[in-house]
Amino acid sequence: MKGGKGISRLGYALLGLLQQQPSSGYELRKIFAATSMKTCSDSPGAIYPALERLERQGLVRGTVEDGTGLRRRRMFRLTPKGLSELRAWIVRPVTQEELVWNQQDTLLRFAFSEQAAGRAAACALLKSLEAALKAYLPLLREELRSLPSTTPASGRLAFQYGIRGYECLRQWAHDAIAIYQKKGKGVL
Amino acid sequence: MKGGKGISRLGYALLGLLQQQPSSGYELRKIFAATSMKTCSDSPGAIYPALERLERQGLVRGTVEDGTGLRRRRMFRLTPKGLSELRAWIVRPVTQEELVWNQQDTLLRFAFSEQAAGRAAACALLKSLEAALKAYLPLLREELRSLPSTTPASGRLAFQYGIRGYECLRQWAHDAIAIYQKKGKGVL
DNA sequence: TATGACATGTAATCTGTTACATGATTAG
DNA sequence: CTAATCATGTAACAGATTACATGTCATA
Repeated sequence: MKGGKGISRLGYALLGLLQQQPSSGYELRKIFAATSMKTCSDSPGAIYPALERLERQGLVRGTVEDGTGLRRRRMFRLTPKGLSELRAWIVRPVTQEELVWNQQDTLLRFAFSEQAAGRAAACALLKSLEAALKAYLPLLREELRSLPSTTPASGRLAFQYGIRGYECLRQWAHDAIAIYQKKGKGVL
Repeated sequence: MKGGKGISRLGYALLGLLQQQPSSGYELRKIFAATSMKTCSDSPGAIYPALERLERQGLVRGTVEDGTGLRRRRMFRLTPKGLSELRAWIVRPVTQEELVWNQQDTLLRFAFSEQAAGRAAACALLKSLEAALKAYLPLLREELRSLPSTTPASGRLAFQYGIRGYECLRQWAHDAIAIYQKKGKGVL
């Protein structure tokens, strides 16, 4: 029971992919295996049980499909409840907690945001991310300053990278917002 | 059995902290709780069992200490075997696998590298990281180019952030190497 | 007929999360 | 006396990893 209602990152990733198109467990595995930006594992021992959990929760529905002649395969589809669960996850504001522990979730949410919840939601998520970073970065800088003087150089440098990474994320969010706003004007 | 020999990230973090100074479980928890750059949880349900595992493996030794009058507390110390295990972990070359799945480990290894394995090891680790990134980044850029045209803008942007993050890491590694080499000359 | 891709699953094990339990000491 | 802090632990559960098991179909 990590995210809000007992759905793991993998669970949400599956919901997101199924929102894009109905797929079999095998196809979903292939997607995770093929992409370099891996946030989740492609192991059957993770995916099939995760799909079962989602089905028990009524978020996806699997229908057996055995006309093709191959071994029977189950195509999974998002249910309306699954879609609203996915949307609720996407539109959650970005918290400092998430920045520290689950940054990957934020990016995954954003990746699905446009298709599953629309451009406005995508843009709102970016703004929420930017705001969270704006509040968090000063705290990190302060913590760097007050690091004990005994801290070895490598420890200090590692901390500095942490800060740089968040700055990079902030810059990206800023650029992405600009893109959305420009595009928004053009398209509307 | 994730890292080489059945030690989790938390396990290595504990070894690294104990190398800096012998501590009780409670003190270790406080360190995890206080630092904003959290890579590990500070929950007792994670730390005490992890310390027990390390003790069973002969990597740390806990000695009860109850002169202070408070409830007895166990001070943990790194054993020679623990130190060599820590060093072996630190000097492992950075692989593409690690870049994708366990970036945090790389940074954690580096944070401990100087105290536990010396400046030369710290510098070698940075160079290994730089080399891994140099090989990996072109693959990511290629993958971005060949993303299906149906990919929504938010998916594309999320992927771009992934690349930016690695570029940032590379820049940081580059700068850090420069610092080590300058300092090396001054101190030697 | 043997291999490899397709396709789904299970079991053992490990680790972490959450929540609770215990108990001593100090400050108010 | 009560609350907070110090300090250690346990038990239930969730989720992932690894390795294995099963079975179909195409092709070489």
